[in-house]
Amino acid sequence: MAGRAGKGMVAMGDERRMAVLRAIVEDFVASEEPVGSKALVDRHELGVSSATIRNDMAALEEEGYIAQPHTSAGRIPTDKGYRMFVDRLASVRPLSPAERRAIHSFLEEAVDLDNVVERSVRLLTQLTRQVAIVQYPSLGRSRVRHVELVALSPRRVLLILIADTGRVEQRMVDSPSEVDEPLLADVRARLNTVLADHAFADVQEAVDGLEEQFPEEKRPLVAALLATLIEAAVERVEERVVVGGAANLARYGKDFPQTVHPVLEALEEQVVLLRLLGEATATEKVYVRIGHENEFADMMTTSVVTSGYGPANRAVAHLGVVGPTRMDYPGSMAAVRAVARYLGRILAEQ
Amino acid sequence: MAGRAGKGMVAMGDERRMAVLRAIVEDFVASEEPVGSKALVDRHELGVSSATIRNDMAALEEEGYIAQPHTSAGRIPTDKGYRMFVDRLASVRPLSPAERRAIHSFLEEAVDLDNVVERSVRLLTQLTRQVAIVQYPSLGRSRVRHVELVALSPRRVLLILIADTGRVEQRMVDSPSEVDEPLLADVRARLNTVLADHAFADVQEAVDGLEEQFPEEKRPLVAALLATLIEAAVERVEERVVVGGAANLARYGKDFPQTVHPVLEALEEQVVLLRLLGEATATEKVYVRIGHENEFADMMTTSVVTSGYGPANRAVAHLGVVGPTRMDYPGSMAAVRAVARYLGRILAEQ
DNA sequence: ATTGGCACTCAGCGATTGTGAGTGCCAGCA
DNA sequence: TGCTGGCACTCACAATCGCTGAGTGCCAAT
Repeated sequence: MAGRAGKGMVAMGDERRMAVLRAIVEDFVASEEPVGSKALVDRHELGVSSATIRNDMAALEEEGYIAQPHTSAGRIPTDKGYRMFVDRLASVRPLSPAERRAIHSFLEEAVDLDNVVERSVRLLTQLTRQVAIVQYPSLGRSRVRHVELVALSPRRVLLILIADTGRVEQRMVDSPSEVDEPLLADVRARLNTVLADHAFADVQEAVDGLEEQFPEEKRPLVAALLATLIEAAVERVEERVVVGGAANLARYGKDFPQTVHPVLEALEEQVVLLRLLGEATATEKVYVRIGHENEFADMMTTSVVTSGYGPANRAVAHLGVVGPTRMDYPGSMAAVRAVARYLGRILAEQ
Repeated sequence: MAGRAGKGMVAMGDERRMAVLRAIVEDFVASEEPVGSKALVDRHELGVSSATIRNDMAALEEEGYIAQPHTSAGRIPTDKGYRMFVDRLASVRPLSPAERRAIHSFLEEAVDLDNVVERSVRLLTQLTRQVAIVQYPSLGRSRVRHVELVALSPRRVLLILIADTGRVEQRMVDSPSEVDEPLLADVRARLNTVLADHAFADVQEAVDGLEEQFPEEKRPLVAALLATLIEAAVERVEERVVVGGAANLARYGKDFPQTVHPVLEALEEQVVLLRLLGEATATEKVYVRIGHENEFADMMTTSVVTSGYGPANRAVAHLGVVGPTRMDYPGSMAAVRAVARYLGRILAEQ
């Protein structure tokens, strides 16, 4: 009640114009049709006539917040209009306690990281009815929990890297010589001593000089192991991303092929996905990129809502949803934030 | 030349009708438009007039191989028509040596199983321009190569299962007591002795009685490990499937939303995917399911081309492509067969 | 600053018509 | 018996037209 400052007092102009913009965004998102002045005064209690609204609309159009598809049609928000809506006008709709509980228990049931990620994607698609993207915890931001070496055959060793975030990477290593089990045990022990709790990024330095600790004739195998280790942990770190809910793109609109095809195509490219998710390093904060704010030409008609996530506010990866610019921002932001938060807690428990 | 048996000799009727059917399928697949009698005689050297073709077409329609979208339109093949085409009329177009080499080298570059599967999907989508599905080697048809137990924390053990097909499964095991490293080593050694080269399906029997070999006070941990092992290897075997090329669905046609949405949705369901890939156990053989032959209502407008794959003719999983019934069957079949074959070879090398 | 009134615009819809691709049938021919 | 040219017929699709109504911008009045 305190916020209702000036009902009919002063400087109303700007305030109401923004209320009109908000109303336009909300109605357009709901109906997917251009909204006219008449419809606005009917559906929202703005306390003025449609003519007044028309004046406001003309002003809003002048400032670039809304546009007309054609002369005798209502207005639709521009990207700039959505931006204003997201930054200033939208109140974040909190999820219901029931929803929160559902999220929590659904994620709790997961048995391993793959499962957690898969379930997160599912949650996001169902909560937002949009395309969801979840990145696996980045190795670059994880720490080494354990290194395992397994001799699979006389000339083959499997290198297994386990991160504190639950990620498990494996690489085959072709051994230059017959595998020597005691040596393997020795290497394993030293690696674990040296690497325990080190960041993946520091693996290279941490193992520096390790090779020289072994007698000359053992070094080829040690070198091969270290090379693969460094490649997996530092040089060619494999980012993994999972996409789900592509079916939701089919609810796009009428102009299908042109709009959806490039988007679907983009969503198959790991690189694109990672850049879409962005570079944000904070958890808790939710980022929104609207239409043309996006760096990819194919994504000009879509908006992206993302957030970092990780244990204890340490963002180790990102997740988000992709949908048409005409989307329910408050709802999507709430869902993304909630899933990111619970996902972080799950990781913290690991 | 030898095959051209009866140019104007005897029993031509049926033979030419089938040639007409083949021509209709080929033209329709190429143009996506109903094909008329005139167009047929122009584009194919059938040696007869369009009127004759019309008679043949009437007969083919009578027999249910082709249909007319509406009276004054050309004909399109029915599912039955495609079936005949696939079974009798199509010559399998072999891939070019260049294509074969490309497949081989692209798969060779893969570093681990994940990578191999991912690359296979990519190959299939690019070769066929359709949606590709590749199943990971099924654990139920794999053998145990190695079991690893890693103590990650005082009360947590990571169980790692490595299959001869390259699959690696991991499960967390919460230990009922402080983890005892020598015990772990003992369990690991016995498990590997007992399980080596056993089929996953036989794991349960193979470890039968193992628990009793340990002193009473050690048994809780052993029991927990065995329970998780059995669950992962036998009871809740996780099938994994990767889908790619969904963007290709966007090239479907004009009647988008109705057709594509359900298909996209179906492709997000693991269960559906696995049933689509089918139960075939032979490698080498390529299966085709056309339109209504499919068991899912949502898939009535699509065809599925699948094959088993695996090392040395032992099918350990399936792969395939999904596309509109109007698809290039010879090409798709050739691609599926080729990728399955090379994939099998790669697995054999593992 | 707001409002009612009014003239104006124009996308979308339905009805109408013309065109052409394609068909089925038939009588004549090899 | 099988093939062919000819012909009348059908009907989807495209183009054209007029109408309607939602929505606008502007203005004079309050």
